[in-house]
Amino acid sequence: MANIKDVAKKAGVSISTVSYAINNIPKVSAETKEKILRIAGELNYQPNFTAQSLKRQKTETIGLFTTDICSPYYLEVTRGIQDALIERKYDLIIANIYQGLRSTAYRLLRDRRVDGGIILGSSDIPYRVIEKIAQKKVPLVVTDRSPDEPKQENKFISKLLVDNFNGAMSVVNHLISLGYRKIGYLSGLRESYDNQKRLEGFRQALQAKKIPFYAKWFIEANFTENTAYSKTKEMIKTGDLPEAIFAANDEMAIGAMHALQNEGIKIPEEMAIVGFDDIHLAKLVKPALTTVWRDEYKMGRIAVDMIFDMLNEKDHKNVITMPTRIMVRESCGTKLKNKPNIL
Amino acid sequence: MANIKDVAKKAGVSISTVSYAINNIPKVSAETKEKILRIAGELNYQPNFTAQSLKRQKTETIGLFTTDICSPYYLEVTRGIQDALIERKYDLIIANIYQGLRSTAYRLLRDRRVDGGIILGSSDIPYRVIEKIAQKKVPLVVTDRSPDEPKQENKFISKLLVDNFNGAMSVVNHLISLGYRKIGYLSGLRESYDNQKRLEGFRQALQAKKIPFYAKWFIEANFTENTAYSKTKEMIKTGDLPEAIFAANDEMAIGAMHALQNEGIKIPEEMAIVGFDDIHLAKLVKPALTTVWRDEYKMGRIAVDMIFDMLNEKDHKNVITMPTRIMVRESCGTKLKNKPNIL
DNA sequence: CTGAAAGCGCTTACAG
DNA sequence: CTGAAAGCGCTTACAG
Repeated sequence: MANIKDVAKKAGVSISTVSYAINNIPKVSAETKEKILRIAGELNYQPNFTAQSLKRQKTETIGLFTTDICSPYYLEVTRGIQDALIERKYDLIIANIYQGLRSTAYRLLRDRRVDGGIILGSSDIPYRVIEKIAQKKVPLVVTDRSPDEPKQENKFISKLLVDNFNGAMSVVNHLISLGYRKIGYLSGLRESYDNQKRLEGFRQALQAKKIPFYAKWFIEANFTENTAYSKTKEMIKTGDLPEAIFAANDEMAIGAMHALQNEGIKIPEEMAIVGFDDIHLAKLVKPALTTVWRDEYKMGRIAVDMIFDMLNEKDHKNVITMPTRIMVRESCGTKLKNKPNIL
Repeated sequence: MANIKDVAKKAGVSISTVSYAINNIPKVSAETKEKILRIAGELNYQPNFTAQSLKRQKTETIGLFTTDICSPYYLEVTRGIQDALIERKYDLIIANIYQGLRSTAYRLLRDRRVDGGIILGSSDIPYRVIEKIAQKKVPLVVTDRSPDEPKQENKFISKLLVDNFNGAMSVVNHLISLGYRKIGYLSGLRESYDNQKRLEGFRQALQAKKIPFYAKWFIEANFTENTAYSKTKEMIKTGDLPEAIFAANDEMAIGAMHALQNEGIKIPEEMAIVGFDDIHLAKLVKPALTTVWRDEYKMGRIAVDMIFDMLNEKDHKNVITMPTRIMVRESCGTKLKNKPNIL
């Protein structure tokens, strides 16, 4: 591998001059530059990135971190991030942040191998870990975090949230308007801010209509399809079922749907289901899932803007909340000719 | 940010000694070491990774590269890679290889920011790009590439293939055994090795049974759901349909299913569909998709083994081909009480 | 057991 | 316009 010295030697100049030529710094005469560039080409020379970033103290790459890089979540967010980064000629790398301080993400951030990080679904990462990273002045955008944590704001942490409360309200209200009264809640991770707010929206919608909240149909799960599947199976075994279920995310809604369908329970005829997130799968499953949408692609772009605002130490919003919209499809029973059995 | 000098100064030793202590090199007395470690802790010192890798000439991270990081493909491959890498205490980062020499992946590889790369679905990357990378002695594992390219093997390129031919044969034979005779082929990217071999298997299966290959039902697409959807719509408009379709991958099979179902054509009653890959979605769609499975998780682990074999310059297999298995579900009509309409 | 020094491959302020 | 030199933050062969 040719390095800057090889080029300098062959061109008969100093390494400084090579560096200036390569980096287009207008100090070098046209002919010298041309010669250097030609020789660099011949030698297939590429500046060593590691050495450059050691010197420049930046990498021009942004990290996208999730707890499970294999999860089908947030595809559109990723796409938005990617497009925004390409425009700025920055690189995007994705890594795992599972297990906090032992994760690749943490090492990438700690070692400044990225100039900034976007952490999707950070609920299982203690805030002190987030802060420890931000200490290094590597800007971070996090989702699924309370906007009130911590008390004093940190210049290197921005929060990108979703209007969980109103999203949940709207979809549960829709269920109520269809006539459902016995509604279960399929819960995500207890520590998740998103989950907490969705639960609040759920309870608020019930309360406003004086509909009881049934603790027996509060099913505790963790946002995954598998756990939702088995927890729903357990519920089915009790023989005591609600008329509808609001799942705190689509993956769980789909897990529950399969559990019910496996047991011969028809959706939406015998049980309505709604979710949250509007993942790609939501429109593909049968029946298509009624859920809550937000503009993920835009979220991705906003996340990148937030990173660069912090990088440039511009004044900026520290917290942005995305609005939501209900997507009515089939799983809620809205399109049934004979309205839900409970009517 | 504390660096090695800060620690050395505060501990009253040289930076060499700090380095030895931190890296557990048994040259330092127990008490000196303890003191250094304590002070490093107090100062929250972390060795600078960039500097380390500049010196050590390795990064202990492996890159996983795909054309579309937002694609739901290969989730299990990713999981296999990740698990294998965790065992070896290596980091995994994912990046885009879209647009060859302009991609993040290429820069990561060129700059040796990763010690090795796994390229999934490399069919649209010219071989010279692959070789250019391999020149740098960064080992590469590629999929979806002809084993015969190039003539002489490269010590830093290994190929991980799938037995496309037999996989396609088996699923098309299954269609034939159910009585279908007019079978269409929904094609992936023409340049894709996987696609070529699947097409060969398809043709071979027909030929063996003296069943004609209908050029009019050869639908050219590109492995994506969207294109398959619109191409299938076009075919439907002609009013001249086959009895069954073999899609070169599951995403396209699903795209075609939706196009057909949207037009009121029942699957499998009026048209059978089979795919290839057995992605997660395949069992979730209705009807569940009959397809061809291979052990993706194992592929991921094998890919990592191949990387390390090259890294350690061990003797090893240059090409590994994964066996396949047919997964019979519902979309092929095998479970119909009244067998397909053509019988 | 400890340290001074070279070097990894660059960038850049400074001098000429 | 060009170059010598310092320095980014480490590791490691060598000397003591």
